[in-house]
Amino acid sequence: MALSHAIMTSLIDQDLSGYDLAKQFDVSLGFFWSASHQQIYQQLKTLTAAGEVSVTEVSQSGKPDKRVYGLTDVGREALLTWAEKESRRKPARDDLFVKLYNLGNLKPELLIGEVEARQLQHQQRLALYQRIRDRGYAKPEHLSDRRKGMYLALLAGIYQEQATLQWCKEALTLLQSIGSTDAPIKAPPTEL
Amino acid sequence: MALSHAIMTSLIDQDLSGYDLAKQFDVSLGFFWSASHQQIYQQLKTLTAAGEVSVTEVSQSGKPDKRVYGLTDVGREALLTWAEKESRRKPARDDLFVKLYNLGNLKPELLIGEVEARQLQHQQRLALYQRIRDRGYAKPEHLSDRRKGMYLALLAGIYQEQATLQWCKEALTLLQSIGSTDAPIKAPPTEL
DNA sequence: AACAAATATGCAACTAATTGCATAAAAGTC
DNA sequence: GACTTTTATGCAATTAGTTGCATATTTGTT
Repeated sequence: MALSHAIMTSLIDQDLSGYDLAKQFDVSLGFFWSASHQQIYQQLKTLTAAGEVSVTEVSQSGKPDKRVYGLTDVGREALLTWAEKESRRKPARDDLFVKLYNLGNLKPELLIGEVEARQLQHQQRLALYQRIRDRGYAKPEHLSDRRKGMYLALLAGIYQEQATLQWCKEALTLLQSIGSTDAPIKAPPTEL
Repeated sequence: MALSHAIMTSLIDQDLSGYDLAKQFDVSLGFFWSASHQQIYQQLKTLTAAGEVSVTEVSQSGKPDKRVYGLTDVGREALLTWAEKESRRKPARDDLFVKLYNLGNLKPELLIGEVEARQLQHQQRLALYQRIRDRGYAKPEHLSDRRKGMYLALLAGIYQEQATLQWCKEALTLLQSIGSTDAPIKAPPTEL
């Protein structure tokens, strides 16, 4: 399972509680490997049982106690072993495209709305990525190796968002050129 | 569950056996919503129980018998209802990027190899998409609505692949500029 | 004083997806 | 004749992920 490795990756150079891990996921690694807090807590239990992370109970004044996790040597070892294995491309699964295959039976307005919603999401995400880049990755050649890796992930995100936005724009043009006809009818069989 | 809707989408204008569905997924809808044959067979059972698809046993000479599935009116209805609901963006999960976060503790050659492998995959995929486009989607404005939708999905694929390839190129340049140093050392804590 | 939000962790039930088999018949190949 | 590939369908077990809920404290807001 790769979530465990994502968690361990977040613990490489800092100890974190489950709560903090979840928060960090939301603003960094989670862009590339998302996880909910439930998943994280469950995985932390498994990792602890396997001895790949260690726990320390920390009493806090003013806040509930927390359990802070740190990477053990076993964990670091496991992380390296995992990184050396060839990773495979994740199968794509995006239901927007499944819906597009249904365009013949849908009102185009419906898809237009969906694409516009996506467009907004991707604009916001791109802006966020660019903000992060400007703040901490302006001169990639001068970064540490670790941060070079993080920069490359960020750059991939930027390219993806830009490509998607370019597509949204073109998709909207084509979808709008259909528009207006209100009652969609069944088309004859076709193949890709 | 969206797999059921992907299957129903494949059955909109043709009846298919589980086997044929699986094959078709590999060359069309599966680019955007992938599924293994086990998943498809399981889902077909569920869909049949729900009355959304119907089955006909077909005896064949020269080949094993097969069970051909068709969309029922209930199924068509369910498909439309589903399409009208807002779809959400799938959470990203790509372990290549998790590995990049580990760059500080890995030999750069390792990631270089991975990125090169990806690059090849994406080149092949892009070539396939472009072949499909040239063969059947040369003049998008003149297509039926149904095929316009399929074209837009294909176009999204093309844009994604191009963006990824652009990234691979740039990533390799940066990774190669690190190269050579053989024993990676631990870097001080950083944040995104 | 009441209420919402942030901090902090977790269970239970369920759905979805993967992995590893197993079977069986026909067609093609060496 | 033995072997592989293609066609065709499925089970069982496991792992991964989602959804909905439950709990408890503190801090800030109205």
